[in-house]
Amino acid sequence: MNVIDILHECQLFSEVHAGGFRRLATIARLCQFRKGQIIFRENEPCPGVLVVGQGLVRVFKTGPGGREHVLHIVEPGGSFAEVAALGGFPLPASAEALKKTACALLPQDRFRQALADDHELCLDLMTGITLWARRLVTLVEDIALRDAAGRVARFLLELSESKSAADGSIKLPGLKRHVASHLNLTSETFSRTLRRLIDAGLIAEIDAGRIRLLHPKTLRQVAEGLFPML
Amino acid sequence: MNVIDILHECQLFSEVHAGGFRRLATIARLCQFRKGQIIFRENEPCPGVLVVGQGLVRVFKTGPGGREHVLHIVEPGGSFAEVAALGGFPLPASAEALKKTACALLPQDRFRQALADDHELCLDLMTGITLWARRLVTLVEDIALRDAAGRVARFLLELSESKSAADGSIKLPGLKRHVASHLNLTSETFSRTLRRLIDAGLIAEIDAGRIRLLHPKTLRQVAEGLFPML
DNA sequence: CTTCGTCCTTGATCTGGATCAAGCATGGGA
DNA sequence: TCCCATGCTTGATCCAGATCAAGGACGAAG
Repeated sequence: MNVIDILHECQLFSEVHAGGFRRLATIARLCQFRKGQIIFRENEPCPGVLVVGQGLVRVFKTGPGGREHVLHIVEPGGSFAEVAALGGFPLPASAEALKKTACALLPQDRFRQALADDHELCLDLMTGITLWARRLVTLVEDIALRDAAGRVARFLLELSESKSAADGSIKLPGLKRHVASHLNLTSETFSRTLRRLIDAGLIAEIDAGRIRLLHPKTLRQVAEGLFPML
Repeated sequence: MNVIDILHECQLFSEVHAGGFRRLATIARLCQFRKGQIIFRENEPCPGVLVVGQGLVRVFKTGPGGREHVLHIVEPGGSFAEVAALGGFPLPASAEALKKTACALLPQDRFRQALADDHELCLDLMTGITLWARRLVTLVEDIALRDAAGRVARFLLELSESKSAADGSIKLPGLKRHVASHLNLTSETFSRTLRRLIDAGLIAEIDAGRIRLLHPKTLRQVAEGLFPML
């Protein structure tokens, strides 16, 4: 797998015109990380934009007392550190490879130079960034406004919209523990919440980490906060 | 107060070069809102970028069951709805004027056209957007990783860095209830937390809504989660 | 096959902050 | 001047979810 293939699969660059794309391809470097390797730590200077080609990456913030919160679980086709690269400030979070991972790195200085030279590229990436900001607003909404069942339900529905397999089942990205942290839950509460949804007949766990949504319509109501009254 | 003055005071546009600025000034319209008026509601199409000249605006998300969360309290010089305007999607949140408020509106279509025409303007705004994304990450960190005392302490420290008056005191933006909601607390808990900080001798409330930080160093430790052991 | 190390589940208990419920203070309007 | 509305504080109680504590399932290493 080479950097060209990786960039082709990346949503962030999917709208970039051919000339800009070629330029990005020339500045990209391939980076490999082994399972469990820390890719970078928060507060370090930003190395540039990273695009995942293979593997899985967890982006997380560490808070007082060593507590961690998973901001984003990045699958192939996704990217991370874009915001710090564009803004030119230190990394706001840390990243760890959860599997053997291959990424394309667009080094910060040459990436920003490309943006400064190419107006069209700049416009294309602007929308990519706004989408990312939107995800964050959704995350805040989730954490602040929904209870555990609502957060899990919304997460499952969102996954199924973007990544459902041929049989309609979905696969949780990474460990349950990390999904739980992304939703600001402990793994115990996440486990119990899945059980409640299974007992209510709304979902089924095919096998470890594979879930089928049996009743998406009701699940949508749960996401809107109506679970207690079922 | 006219739109030129408003745009001059705005951080988002502070780095924009003269030519781009003039163009923005020609497309801007002045909008007035009375106290309590809803400026827009979430899911509506985005009218464009709004820049506050006078008054105070509360940007909030409404969740299941009518619960609200304040994403941002915008003072003169600040802007809102930028992200939806740039991305061209429906508004992710609602906005309400908390006082009699004057804003400059840069209508969405002409604003985006200006960006498409002016590369330099595009670059200047890119960094503005990334700063906004950074604030959101901080908000997530706060809500997910800190307890009530930690959130309040960090909020006060942040305010004092950006807006402390001559005598070192700071003024809470808007009602305490809204500040509480921004920190994902009830007003009762916010009130009790301020009391605890006052009793511990870390802050003093000069008069309604004006606070002086007496011991910023210790306050910083509270923000890092060390309050319980005091 | 056995052992060890993860990860997940389930049960019991605890607790921070929400909720419910009074007061109290301020301030604008008749 | 006296209301009454609005916002803040404080106290009492409650509860969702965290924490603590045991297993159980599975895979990798020997």
